[in-house]
Amino acid sequence: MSALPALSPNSYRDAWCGQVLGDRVDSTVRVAGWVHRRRDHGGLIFIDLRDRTGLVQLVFNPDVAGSAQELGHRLRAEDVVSVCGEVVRRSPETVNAELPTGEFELRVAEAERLADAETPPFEIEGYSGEVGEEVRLRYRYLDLRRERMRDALTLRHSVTREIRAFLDGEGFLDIETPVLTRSTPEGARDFLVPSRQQQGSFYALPQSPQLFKQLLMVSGFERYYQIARCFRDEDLRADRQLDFTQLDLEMSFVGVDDVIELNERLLAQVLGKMGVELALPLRRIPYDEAIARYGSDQPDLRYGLELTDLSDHLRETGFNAFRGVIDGGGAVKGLNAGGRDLSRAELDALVEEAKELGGKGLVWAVVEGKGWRSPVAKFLTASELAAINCALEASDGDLLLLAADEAKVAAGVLGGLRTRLAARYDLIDDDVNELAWIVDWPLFTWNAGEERWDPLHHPFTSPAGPLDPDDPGSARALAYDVVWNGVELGGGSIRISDSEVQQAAFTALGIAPSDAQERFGFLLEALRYGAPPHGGIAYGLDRIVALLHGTDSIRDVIAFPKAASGADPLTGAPAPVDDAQLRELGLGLRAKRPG
RNA sequence: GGGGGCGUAGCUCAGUUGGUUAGAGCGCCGGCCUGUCACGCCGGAGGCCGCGGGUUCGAGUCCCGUCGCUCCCGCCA
Repeated sequence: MSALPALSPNSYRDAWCGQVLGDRVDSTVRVAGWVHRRRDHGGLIFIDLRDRTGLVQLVFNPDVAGSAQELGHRLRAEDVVSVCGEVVRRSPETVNAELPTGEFELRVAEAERLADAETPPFEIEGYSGEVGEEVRLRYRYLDLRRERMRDALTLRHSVTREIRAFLDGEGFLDIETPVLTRSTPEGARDFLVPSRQQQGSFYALPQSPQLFKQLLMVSGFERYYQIARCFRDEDLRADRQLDFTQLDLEMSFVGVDDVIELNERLLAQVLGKMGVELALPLRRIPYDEAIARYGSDQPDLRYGLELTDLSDHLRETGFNAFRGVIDGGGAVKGLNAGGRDLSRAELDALVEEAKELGGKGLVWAVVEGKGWRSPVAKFLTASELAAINCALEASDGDLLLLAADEAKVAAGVLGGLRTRLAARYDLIDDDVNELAWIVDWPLFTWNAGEERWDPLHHPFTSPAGPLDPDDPGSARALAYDVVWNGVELGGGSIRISDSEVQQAAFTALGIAPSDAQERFGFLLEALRYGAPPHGGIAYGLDRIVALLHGTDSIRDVIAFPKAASGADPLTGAPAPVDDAQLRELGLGLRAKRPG
C-alpha cells in the first residue's frame, strides 16, 4: 500500500519493527513497540515485538543480553519496550516464512520497559473466535492494535490521500463548511445544539454540506470538495452511523455527463490504486429499468435472477388474486430462482420473508414438466402456465416466485428476495466488481402517509425539463447515483440554479412561499445574484472503505464508532449533564434522567 | 415503533429429558525448560449462568417480565 516512511532516530528507536530486514544485518538497531507474544524457554526467550509496521522477533540470550535477560523474563503481553541489539540472519531451519521479517531477528543487548500493561480484556490477536463487538468498542484502543483494524485505518488514509491527489490535480479546492448551522427540517432528523447566547434557539449539525457548497458555486470557486463529517439522528445499521463521512464535491458550468465523466475518472484512479480495476465508461441504467429488472434502485449486477413482468400473460386470467391486481393497475412480477429443491417449510418461510419486505404475499411454484407444483396451480390454465414458464425461461425443477401488487411494490418484494437468495445460495462471485450509474430518476415521490410529494433526492435537484404543476409525478431529475455491487456509493445531481425554478420546486413540494423564504430564503436570494449552472455528488466514504476492506460494517473502518444503540461504549456518550449546564442554556428536562 | 438471534469464567463457546460439586479451549498466576514462533510440560486461581419474579422436592435448563448486545423492517431528502 504505502511504503514505510523513513524514521528519524531518537533515543527510543531508529528503525520500525518491519524494517528489520536484510540491509540491517550485522548492524545495531534500536526498536520500540509492544510485546505481542512471549515464548520463554527458561534460558532463551523469544519475544515478538509489534509496532505499526508489523512484528520482529527479539531473542534474549543469557550469553548476550546481560542484565536485560532478567527483564525479558518479566515482560508480559502488551508491555511497551525499547530494545537495542544486533540484527542477525536466522539459520535456515529457524526462518519463519509467515513473517515479512522472518529471516531475521534482533539479538537483544539492552532493553528498557517503558510501560507495563494490565492483562488486556481480550487477546490482541486471539485464535478462539471473533471477540464480541461490545467489548471491542469498550476497549477500542486495544481493538485498534489488531492488524485487521490497523489495515482498515491505513486503507482509509490511503483512499482519502488518493482522493485529495486526484481532485487537487483537477483544480478542486478543499473548503470547510460549518458544523454548527441551521436546521432545515427536511429528510432526516437533525441533531440540535442549544444556543447559549440566544436561549430557545438551536443550531443543527449538518446532514450534508449541500447548501454551503451551492453557495460556494455562487461565490465562483467553481470546483469545491470536502471530506466532511455529516450527522443524521436516525436509527443505526451496519452501514449507518449517527455521524459519518462524506466525500462531497461540487462543480460549476457542468451538466450530468460532465459530472459523471470526472467522477468515473476519480473512481477509476482511487479504486485502481486499491487494486480494483474499472472499465470506463461505466454502465448507465435508467431508474425505471433498475426497478423493473432488479426491483431495486441500487441493484447488485454480479448475478442474474432478474425480474420479469408477467402481467401481459395474465390479463384474462380467472385467478382473482392476479386478475384483481392487474385490473387495478398493478402488476404480476416473476423471478426464476433456479433449481432449489426446498421443503414446504422453507417455501412457507419465503412467503413470510416476502411479507417482511412489504408484500401482501408470495406465490411459489416448482416447475414439473409443463405444469407446476404450487398452491395456485389449479387456478391457472395450461396456456397461462406455459406462457409464464416461457417468459421466465423455466425448466424442470426450477423454483418460480411471483408477486402481485402495485408494480413498484411487487418489484421491491422480488428484488429483496433476489438479494437474499443470491447470498443464501452463494451466487455471488466475490472477485467480480460491478459499478453502474443509476440515472433518469423521478424528481418526486408520492408520500401516501403524509399525502404529499417528497423529493426523491433533495429539493435542490434540477428537473430535466419544465415542471408540470398538475403532474409532479411525471417530472424527471438530473440526478445520478453510483452503485457498486448493490451498495449505493454516492449520489448527486445538477442543482437548480434559478431562483424562480427553485421556488416552483418548493411549491410542488407543498412548501408555502413564506415557509420557503423563512427556511431557504438565503439560498433563493443567492441564486438571484448570478448563479452558474452547477452540480455535484456526495459519496459515503465509510462505505467505500468498507467495501475495499471487505467488510459489511462501516464500524470496522471507523476508529471510534457508535454501537447500534447510538451509544459509545468507550466514552459512555450520550451522558446526562448537570443542572448548571442546562440552566446556562435556558433548558429544563422533561424526560427523567437515566439511572 | 415492530420482528429475528444472542446473553454461562477475562475472551470464544459447550452444557442432553429439569437431577451429584457448572465444563472445554485460549488467556491469567506459579514452577520447569537454550531455537521457539498459536512454543512445550506440570500445577493453580477464576462463575450473581444478564437482572427480577414464578412453577417445582430441585432451575443454567421451563414460564412471565425486564435490561443489554446484534441483524433486519420502519426511518435514513
